[in-house]
Amino acid sequence: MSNRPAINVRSMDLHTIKVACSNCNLRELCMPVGLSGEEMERLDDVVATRRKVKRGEALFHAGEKFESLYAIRTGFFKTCVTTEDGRDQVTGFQMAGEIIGLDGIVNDLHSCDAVALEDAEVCVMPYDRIEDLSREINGLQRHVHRIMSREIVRDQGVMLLLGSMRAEERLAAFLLNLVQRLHARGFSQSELILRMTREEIGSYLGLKLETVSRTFSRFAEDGIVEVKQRYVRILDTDALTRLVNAVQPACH
Amino acid sequence: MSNRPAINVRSMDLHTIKVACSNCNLRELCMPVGLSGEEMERLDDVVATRRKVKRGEALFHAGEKFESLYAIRTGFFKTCVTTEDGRDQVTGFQMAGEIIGLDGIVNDLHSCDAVALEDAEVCVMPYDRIEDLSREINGLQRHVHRIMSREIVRDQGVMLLLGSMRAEERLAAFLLNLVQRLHARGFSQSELILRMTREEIGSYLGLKLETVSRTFSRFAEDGIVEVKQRYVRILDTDALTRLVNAVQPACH
DNA sequence: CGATTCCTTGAGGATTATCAACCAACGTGG
DNA sequence: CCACGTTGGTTGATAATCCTCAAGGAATCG
Repeated sequence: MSNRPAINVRSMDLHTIKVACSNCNLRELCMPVGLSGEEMERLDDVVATRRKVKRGEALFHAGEKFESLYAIRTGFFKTCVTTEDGRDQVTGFQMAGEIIGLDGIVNDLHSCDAVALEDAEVCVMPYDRIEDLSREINGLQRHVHRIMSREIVRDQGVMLLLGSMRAEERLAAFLLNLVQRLHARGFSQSELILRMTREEIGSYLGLKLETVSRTFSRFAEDGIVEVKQRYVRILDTDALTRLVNAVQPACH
Repeated sequence: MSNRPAINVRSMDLHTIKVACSNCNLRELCMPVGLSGEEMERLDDVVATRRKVKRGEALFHAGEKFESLYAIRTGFFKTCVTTEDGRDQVTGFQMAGEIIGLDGIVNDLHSCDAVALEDAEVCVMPYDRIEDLSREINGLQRHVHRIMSREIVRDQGVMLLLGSMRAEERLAAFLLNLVQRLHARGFSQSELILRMTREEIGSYLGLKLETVSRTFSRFAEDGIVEVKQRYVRILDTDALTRLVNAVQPACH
């Protein structure tokens, strides 16, 4: 690995082929969006290492020094802030192609935990190198800004959810958001396996786990979904949409 | 104004002196943080125009094309997302030195309204120019990233508040946050004039205005604050801190 | 296969929302 | 300058939603 030829590496090293952004099937969702072939190869050099995270383990903890952003290759994460008295608030769920760690930039410290909800693998992107490269590649700069802005807009949506929606509306919004993101990754629009517990869903939605469970049951009674533990099949997307639409930001 | 000499402008034009970041008393809080004198002058060229916004008017609306970030010079803003059925969720309150408009970057459209709660003036920073300049000035690049990251961390805090705090805790957190930010701007640590209505506070905190009002009254009964309409005097900061501390993110 | 974790459901209680009335402050125009 | 309309704030009574406590059962993991 250490003394491989400097050019045309990718065609000579099968392992490296797998690692490169240019060959990653997530490239349309992930960091390299909008980059040319040559630019993507430069990004490949930045995304040097990978890291596996076992289910239940943390990719990083609040308070740890911030050094890298992470692109999720496989697996599923939650981010959460833990309070001094032990409550903990899930601030988001992340899946393949999404970027975590942006919270660390302000203070050079992570401000939340990122925990794998299933065995996962992430691409490690040292932040210094991302900074350097995004000064040279306009498309990367734009994309980094967009990713951060997207996170801000997503957070606005969560505030709306937490601030002004009732339990049913929250769960409907949550389910629709999940399937929509899964669908963008080639999964079903109507079936999904929840990677998180009722308690984690509840924490994210500002509800207790019992309320989440009851709301699932009510949806099932009403024929809106079929629920068997972690398995969820959406039978009536429109019904969920109706619940949510009323409170969704007006599209101008 | 149009045919002034190209060099040494600032020393020749009193109006321009007032406009420059380099002479702004907010420069330690605002966009130019950490820039050298020369770098700041280059930023001055970007921050070309100002805009006054009257109380009640919007700096921008959700759905409008995104073109600039705005630095608040004077005045006080709220940002809010309006839902299709007319509910609206206040997502934040912004004061002098803070930057608004970051939500617009993802889709080149603003995703929320920014409304002045008192007569205000902002510095208009065309986003294209900020992008260009931050490729050349490392300190500016870092700072832009930090501002966005700070917003993300702030949002995490709001989620924690909305997701797991009770009315008293929410209002305590809100008050402490406000005075702390005002104090950083040279105002009192214990006295403040609220720029927003009970309804706007309630929207931000996920409470109804009556609940906000009642909670203020309870704080007043308990001798924690003195409240007379928009005027608030904090009598017992520790009591507020105790209410909030338990649920604040653990500092590692 | 046993132990643990996770999920469901019920009963009762707490917090916050809703509805309503009244009061205070502010600003405008006569 | 005062009257009046409007907006904003307070407080009470009642209702709805969600939480808490509790117990039983299902699924999962080592």
